[in-house]
Amino acid sequence: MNRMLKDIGLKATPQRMAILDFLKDNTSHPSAEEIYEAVAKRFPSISVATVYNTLAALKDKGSLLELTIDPAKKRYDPDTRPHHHLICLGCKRVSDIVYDFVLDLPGQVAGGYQITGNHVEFYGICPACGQNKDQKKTGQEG
Amino acid sequence: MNRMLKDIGLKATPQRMAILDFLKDNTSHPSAEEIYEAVAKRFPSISVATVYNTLAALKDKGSLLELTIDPAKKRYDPDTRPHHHLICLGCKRVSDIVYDFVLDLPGQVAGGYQITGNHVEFYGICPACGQNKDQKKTGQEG
DNA sequence: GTACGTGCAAAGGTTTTGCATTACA
DNA sequence: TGTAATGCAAAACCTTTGCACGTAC
Repeated sequence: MNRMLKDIGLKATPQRMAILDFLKDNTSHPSAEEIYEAVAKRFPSISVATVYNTLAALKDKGSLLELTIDPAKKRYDPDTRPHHHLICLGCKRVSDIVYDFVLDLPGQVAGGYQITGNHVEFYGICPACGQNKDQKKTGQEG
Repeated sequence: MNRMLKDIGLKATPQRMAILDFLKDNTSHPSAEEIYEAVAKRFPSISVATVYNTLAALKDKGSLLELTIDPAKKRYDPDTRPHHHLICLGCKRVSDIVYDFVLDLPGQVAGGYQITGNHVEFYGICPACGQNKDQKKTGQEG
């Protein structure tokens, strides 16, 4: 943690190390508040401002992805490798999809844009919600 | 407009017709505030609450998509047919991509989810921003 | 020692809500 | 006429910001 922070040009404070520690190998795509709650358990004096500051700094350095997949709030993903997401329309759980898709746009369709990346969101019902038959909407932009 | 609203089970009020009129064939993916500003020009007495109520009602009826592609606010898309989006990392403009991709997930990758839909976001630089050389970040979740 | 980071509280932006009034059907 | 919709204002969220104090390097 200590080294990682210095490597990307940030000072290694205990608060930042606690945040990184919580995010390491975390695949739950937590929100800022969830990160704050979790870190505050072991570090009660930490403030939300510090959490937001740290998340912004990590994102700036390319060490954290800010996911825009939840209409209510931003979610964060410490896995910065290109990958996609699967969102349960029932419980809103977000799972990682590590699978390569061919997503080439014909020049005509790209409309003169210089394409630099992509991200696929899949919508569905997770096994747990499928059993509960709590299914609601389906389709795009759940 | 009048008929369309009744068809989906909503009362045809002038406010709603003005909102629908603005959204019809609109491909700018406007935010609630942009819709409010536009409609208020011709209908000064309309309130933001009515705009939000109407957008929620239309979304509920499946006649409007709520896009979660802008971290700052929700954007709306009157085109409810499945399609994808191309986002300019420079000016944040959102363009429609009408192109069919094969996005089948092997059962193993889908992890027991029942997949019901998908949505692809492409990131890039639009022609206008490319000329201005204002390019900033690239990649996922711009 | 100095620049950077922290914590608190206040403020900003978006969206929701309560409630009295209005108007569609 | 009855139910649904409107409009206003207040409030609820999430996130950002200003500033004095603290601390990593």
